[in-house]
Amino acid sequence: MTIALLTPLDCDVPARGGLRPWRARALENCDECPIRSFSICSALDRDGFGALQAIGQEVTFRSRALLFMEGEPAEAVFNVTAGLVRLFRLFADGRRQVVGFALPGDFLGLPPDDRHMFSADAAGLTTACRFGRQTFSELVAEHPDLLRRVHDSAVRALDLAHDQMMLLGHRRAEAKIAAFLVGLRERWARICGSSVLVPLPMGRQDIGDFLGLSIATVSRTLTRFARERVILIVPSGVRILDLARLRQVADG
Amino acid sequence: MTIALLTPLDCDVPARGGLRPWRARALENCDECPIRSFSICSALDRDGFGALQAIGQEVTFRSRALLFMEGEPAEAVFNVTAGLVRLFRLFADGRRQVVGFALPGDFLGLPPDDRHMFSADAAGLTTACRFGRQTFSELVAEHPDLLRRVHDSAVRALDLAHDQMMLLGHRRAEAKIAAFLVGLRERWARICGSSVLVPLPMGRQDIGDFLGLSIATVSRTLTRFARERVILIVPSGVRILDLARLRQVADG
DNA sequence: CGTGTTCTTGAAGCCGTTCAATGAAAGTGG
DNA sequence: CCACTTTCATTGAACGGCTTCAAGAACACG
Repeated sequence: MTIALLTPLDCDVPARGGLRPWRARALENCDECPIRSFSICSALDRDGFGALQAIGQEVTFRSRALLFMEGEPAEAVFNVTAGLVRLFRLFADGRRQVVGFALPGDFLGLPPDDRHMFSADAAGLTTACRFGRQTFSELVAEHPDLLRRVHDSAVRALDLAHDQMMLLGHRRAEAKIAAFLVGLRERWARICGSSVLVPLPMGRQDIGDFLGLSIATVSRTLTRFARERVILIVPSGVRILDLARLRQVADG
Repeated sequence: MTIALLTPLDCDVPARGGLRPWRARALENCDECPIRSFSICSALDRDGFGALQAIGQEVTFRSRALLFMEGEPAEAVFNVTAGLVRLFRLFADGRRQVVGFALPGDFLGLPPDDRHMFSADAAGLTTACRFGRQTFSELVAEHPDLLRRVHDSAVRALDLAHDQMMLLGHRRAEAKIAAFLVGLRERWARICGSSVLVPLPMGRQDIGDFLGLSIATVSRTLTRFARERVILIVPSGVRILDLARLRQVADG
């Protein structure tokens, strides 16, 4: 079995509706996407890799398939290798707060008290590398560097969460959307190389639940950006026409 | 030298203006506050403690004194032992987003890239245990459990950040304030034992910057809660009169 | 082709902000 | 100890951005 973490990243984020004519354009920069450099695996030496191969398992998730649920015992950790994962919490009244999106290379799991602290499901076809928690812990015991890497991953997530808190607390709708697009573009760029095409496998509702906006406002704001020629709305994504302007609005 | 981490926690959070007649009441449950149980030090065996004693240093901060600044090289890590620390980021236009408050027992520092990811300053008289980064790293190398503890601390911070995102994104002002008070009460309770008196060493502006509200709304909402006999506003804090009701408002 | 879901767009209403004035408390220097 | 200054908290009035409600359009899927 090939370990997903070692294979080149498949950046082909599928459109919600399946293949489309313009899809080839969206993926122009994604031919070569070595994931190893930013995955936790690079902390492992050759022996570590061998151990990882023995316990890692490539799994595929269809759209909306749950990786795990909040409160559930954490029996495994994941390293996303392709697609996009929604991380969210549910309110008592059924509404959601999307706390983040996990892109290829991102690490999920390993809560301190063995219970997942949020739910995660796939937004579109997604693959991940799954590690049994017990065996992963044993591997960590043998490779202290790995824990440091996982910790760094958590701190980076905390940093992103802080960015998000700045957005949620003190920005108006247009700045939220603009910052969201710019930020997502940069995250994709780190994976697939820089591109003005930003895939949005998640729906408008997801974006709204992430930014603390109603779906109406998300749609309206995107439409206005498109009218002002800042972006171009394409199926399952946007093409950024005026990045400088978008940054300006985001910092606004 | 006495190591602050080993001494009983002084829960005497000073009022911004110094001593006051009602202060004794506010601290009724704080006579005995052993901090060791929830500090990172409990991960260390006796030898580890010895090492910690050699490198730890008790430091005191006056109100508004900076522990460190965002972007600054991280030369030390801190374990708060008394008082309260504001964690914040600055916008380009000078406004702040308070990303959290560190209470006694909380761990600060150890970013992945050796640069602080937010600023931290004292809200009122605060003491902390300071560790040089280099020596702390060496200690971590000798005590793998310690890193796991630090990691857990980061994950807990991430969890709090997610809670905060839920508040910021999908709650109205009264729910934000109510949840803030309930949450802070529980954090104090873990330190000082349960009490209906919630010290608020930070100012209204800090609370507003934390919850994404204007200072006017913070003040108005607190006043309304007081009018409705849910809380009682006392200098540098509030006394919770109807906790059940407060929880109800917090949950929406 | 029909059905269900997602996205767009309009209109009305409300919550929170902004601006501004007043009041209260703390810090300072005489 | 008192007057002055500064900072912080409270409260009012008006404005505005976002939500809610609702209807229609576009799209996916059987």
